[in-house]
Amino acid sequence: MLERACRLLQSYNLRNTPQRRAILAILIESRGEHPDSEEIYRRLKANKTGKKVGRATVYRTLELFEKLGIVARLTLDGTPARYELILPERFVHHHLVCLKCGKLIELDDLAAKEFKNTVFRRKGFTVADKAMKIYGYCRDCQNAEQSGKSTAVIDASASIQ
Amino acid sequence: MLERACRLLQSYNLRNTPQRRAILAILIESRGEHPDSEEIYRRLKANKTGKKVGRATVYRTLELFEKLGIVARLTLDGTPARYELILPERFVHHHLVCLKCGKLIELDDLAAKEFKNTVFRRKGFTVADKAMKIYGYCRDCQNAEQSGKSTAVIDASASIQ
DNA sequence: GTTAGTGCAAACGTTTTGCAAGGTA
DNA sequence: TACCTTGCAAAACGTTTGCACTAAC
Repeated sequence: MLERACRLLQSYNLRNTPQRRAILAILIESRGEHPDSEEIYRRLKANKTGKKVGRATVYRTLELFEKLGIVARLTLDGTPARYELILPERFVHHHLVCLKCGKLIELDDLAAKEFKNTVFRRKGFTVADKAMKIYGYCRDCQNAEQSGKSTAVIDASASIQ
Repeated sequence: MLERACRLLQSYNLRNTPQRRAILAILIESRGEHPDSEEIYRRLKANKTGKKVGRATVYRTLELFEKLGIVARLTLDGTPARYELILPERFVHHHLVCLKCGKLIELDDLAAKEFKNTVFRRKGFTVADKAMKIYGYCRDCQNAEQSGKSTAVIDASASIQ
């Protein structure tokens, strides 16, 4: 992973700086957690051994990594963007996003493939490999959601006020 | 639609103000366009016959309508939220979101149903009726996307600089 | 008259940008 | 040496909030 990134940087005359290495290291060690920019920044600061890193650099680096195809940016509603490594061996990253707890669950490609074909057939729309996000409720939150469903209108009135 | 909204407001002791009526009217006349808050605000200002409406009121009204189930809020990446009426007769609103031109295409429920079942079977994840968003490339943008696909890395280097 | 709703402006949190200083190749 | 990259601070952006005023019921 690290070597792959180094090669990519080199091939574009981009510099292999300690900041970029540190951010990549955090992305590697937090695989599956989908940290946001603030979380990455926090971890950089916690890491006393490394150089000082500014918030702007975090954003600029993540943007760069995204362009290089090293990192995927995930956005969910109005919340801060979250980032994850793109693993070369498993290119497709569909996500199930829990509307209650915000958890991201990765969906295997197989289930998606058939659906993508259907969408293409019906609408001429090509589903992007890395960008499919499905909103709903995860197993853990499901009971709560179902009991809340029938009282949705009452919930609305409760939150007004 | 208007009557339905009036009844909803009444039933919660919420007031039927000219601002709320104006915003609802815009949502009705812009069906299928998915305007964002700024676009709604702009149309309100353009409408000289109506009262003056502040930005905050637009946000507060849209939030209220969302809670009442009149309006659905759509968020796409880092772009401003977009809004659409929820039509009672067609409750489900899956969207195909074009990553290139930003167009939203509504996906009929049938194609989605089967996929939802698969997801539930495999992951115990319940896909929310109103919140499924599928990213990809619409028919119109597709040729451009395909020719760009193979040169993705070059594109990245081009936008660096 | 009561209370919900409004406009304004200021605050908010995330992200982007300008710029001079610093570090990599 | 060249110029990419950084940190800082300030700005930008969409959105939310506090408050005194207004208007619906």
